[in-house]
Amino acid sequence: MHQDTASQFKKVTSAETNKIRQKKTMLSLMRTNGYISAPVLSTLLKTSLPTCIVLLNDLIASGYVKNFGIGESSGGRKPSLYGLPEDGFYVISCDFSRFSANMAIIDCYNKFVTAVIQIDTHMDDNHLVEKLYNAAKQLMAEHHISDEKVYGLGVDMPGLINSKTGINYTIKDKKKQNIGRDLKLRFNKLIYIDNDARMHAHGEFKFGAAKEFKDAIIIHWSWGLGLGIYVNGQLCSGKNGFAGEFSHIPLVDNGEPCICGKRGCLETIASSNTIMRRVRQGFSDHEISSLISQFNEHPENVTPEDVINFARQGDEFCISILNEIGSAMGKGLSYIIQLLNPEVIVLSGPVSKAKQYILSPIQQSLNRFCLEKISESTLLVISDLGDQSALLGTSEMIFQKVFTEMNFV
Amino acid sequence: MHQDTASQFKKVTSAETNKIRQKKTMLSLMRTNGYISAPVLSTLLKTSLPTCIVLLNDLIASGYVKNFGIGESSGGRKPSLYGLPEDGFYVISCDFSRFSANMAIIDCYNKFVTAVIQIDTHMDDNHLVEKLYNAAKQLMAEHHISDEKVYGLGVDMPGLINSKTGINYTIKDKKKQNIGRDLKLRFNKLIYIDNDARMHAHGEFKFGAAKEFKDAIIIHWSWGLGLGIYVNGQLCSGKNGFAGEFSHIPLVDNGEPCICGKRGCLETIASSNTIMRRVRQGFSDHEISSLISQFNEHPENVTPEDVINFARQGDEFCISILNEIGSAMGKGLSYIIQLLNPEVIVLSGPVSKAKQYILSPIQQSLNRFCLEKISESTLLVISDLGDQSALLGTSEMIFQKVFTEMNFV
DNA sequence: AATAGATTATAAAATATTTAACTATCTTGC
DNA sequence: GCAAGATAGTTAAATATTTTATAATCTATT
Repeated sequence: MHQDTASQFKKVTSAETNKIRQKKTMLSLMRTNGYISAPVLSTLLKTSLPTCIVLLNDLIASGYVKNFGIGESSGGRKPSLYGLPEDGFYVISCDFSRFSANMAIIDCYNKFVTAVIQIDTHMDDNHLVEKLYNAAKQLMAEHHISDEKVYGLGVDMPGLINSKTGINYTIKDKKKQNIGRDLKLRFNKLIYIDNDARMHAHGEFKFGAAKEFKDAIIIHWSWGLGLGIYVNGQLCSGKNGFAGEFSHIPLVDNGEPCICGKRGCLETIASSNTIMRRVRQGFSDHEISSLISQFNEHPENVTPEDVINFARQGDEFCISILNEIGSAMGKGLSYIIQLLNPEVIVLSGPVSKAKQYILSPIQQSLNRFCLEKISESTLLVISDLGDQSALLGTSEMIFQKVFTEMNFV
Repeated sequence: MHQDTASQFKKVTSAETNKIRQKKTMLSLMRTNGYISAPVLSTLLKTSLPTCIVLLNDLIASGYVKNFGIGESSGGRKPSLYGLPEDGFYVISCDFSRFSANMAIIDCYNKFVTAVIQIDTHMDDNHLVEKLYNAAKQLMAEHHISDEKVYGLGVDMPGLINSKTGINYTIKDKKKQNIGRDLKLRFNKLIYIDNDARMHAHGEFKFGAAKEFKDAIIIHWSWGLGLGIYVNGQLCSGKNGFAGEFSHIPLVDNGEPCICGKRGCLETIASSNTIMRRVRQGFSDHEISSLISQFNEHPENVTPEDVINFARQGDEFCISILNEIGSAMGKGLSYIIQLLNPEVIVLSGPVSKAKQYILSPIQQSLNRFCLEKISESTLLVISDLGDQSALLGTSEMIFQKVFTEMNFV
């Protein structure tokens, strides 16, 4: 008799669907572009000014949009500016490292509205979902953020993750791999899960050094080598979401053994692990170096950050280590440059803090291994974003999902 | 007084612009999907059936669309099917190799409506434009195709080409590099220029072994190693259109010198050049091989195709050559697989004709150099399209441009 | 063979959008 | 400081689209 149960009460017409689609694009535009005027929206939506204003008034009436006063003139009457209310939309962003997770609540203008709290958990934790849930509740309570204004939860973690299905194949217990489903059940909000390196990259791509570019490569340089690839402005995830496995491309024949089981991976000659291996070697070889003499009593206390700091102070031994891993990274990057011809390569993560001590050996490698015509136009820069790139990247992802999938009143 | 000269006579309203946009999508859908019914168009365009039919009748009246009779029922009244007239839209497609160019006219259903003719020219030819123009005129005259039904010209050629600007940086004479502009001046039609390897790939991606996939890698394996990369269904061209330089990634330290000036490029160990180098070595080493004995009088007559044929007949020497270049290619592909996690890798071009003699060494290399979790889901297949992949890829590109940029009556 | 259910097509009424005319407000140049 | 030109916002008439009702045509079931 009737098409579905819902249609008994209210029929959703196609004109209405179209209006909702347009309203969603409006909200998305306001989130990404900030305050925006009706005439600008009108041209962007390819709709007339009167209809545009009708839609805006609808959105204002239901509380999704606020009038933010008068803007600048471009040679005529000043326009009214519209935007999302600062306290209208929140998401929870959560960034896993190996032995803990960071969490914060972020508003639709990408501002942290809470401090970043640290949660004592890891991706194989039996109580992962419950710990995240409690931490989120605590954050919301402390900052008086009501549940219905939190539209989603974004989580990034290490491992091979399929962001479409929300499954992390690196979690050991198969029953706990479908973390997207488990979080959805507990939080009952939109959920987004992705790989940590990709989310670091996404933060840089949207808000950091790569924000002006469409074809970008972002390296998160730490114990592993995380890679985010952007082609035509889109994140490349690959068939199963495994794209970006830069760490384990084979660079050295019969090289050092790698944690992946193979030998001579880029990770064995260009990561923080390599730095530490060289430091250990330096101690046993009694290298002449202020780092070696200063940590002589406790060699196990040396960190990669120490090596970078001593290099900056002119320590030859430390500089030579950075030279070595920089050259290796440069060779790896030369493959990427010739395959993808990116506009920019951004180096982020702890090792990138070495700045010119790492940039110049990379550049030398690029000159050696790339066709000049291709490499000469590729920018190589150091990240200007802090450690919050992953939280920002993840919140950006979940916000995008929120504004495409949310249901309207 | 008036906004521009044209508006004196006819004002283009925004409602009209919108109609034109919808009509263009209709035509594009008909070209890519074939015959299509009004209700299907209506859902795809997100517009109501009555308006859809009004637009269709408009298009029929101006001759852009034809009613192709009644289609199959899906449980109700049979729909009318609409499509582009077979003789309504043509493009000229032109595929350059090193010492000649192929040309054919192709209709909007990707059918060759003329034979493929060969033009005696090359990319540095002083009379390139004139030769192409005369050949095109000849083809059109012979097959009675009127000029106004030919909507564009697509050309692919070797070299570093920026398809947005239509410039081929590999053409020696700087004045002749802007080939897009020169062809536009002579033909006065829409022009599309791109790199030959990418257009081979595009043919395979749209019509060949990769047509069902979104993330694909297509190798054109010949004297060089052409690469087409597809991410999220989009061709990756890179900043300057130089993406896909697979030939010159450095694989061997201090290896053989390469034509690019560097040493140890993949091209030096995995291309047809490598085959020929090994053959020459085989002659001087007096290898025991039926190929060596058969061509003993004229070693210079051996072609890579001969080596493949003798391998198929069981010649150990030839099989070992293919093994060698297959392993090298496999190592190169392992980089791509780990970086991009593609769904499928298609091997095309002359060397791919070696089928299993080349597939199995590649697969062995992949097992050795890739993380199993990533490589296990990547399909590795041989092209099923003939040598016309480039002509088809180029015509597809120029047709896409035609249907987005054409002006309506 | 008849009927119920499904899909396609058309026409007229209902609704929505655009256009065009007009008002309001601002910048710029004299 | 005023006029001319430009942009923003409002209103009502003109136009376009959608909805709804109805007819046409087909499949599948009894």
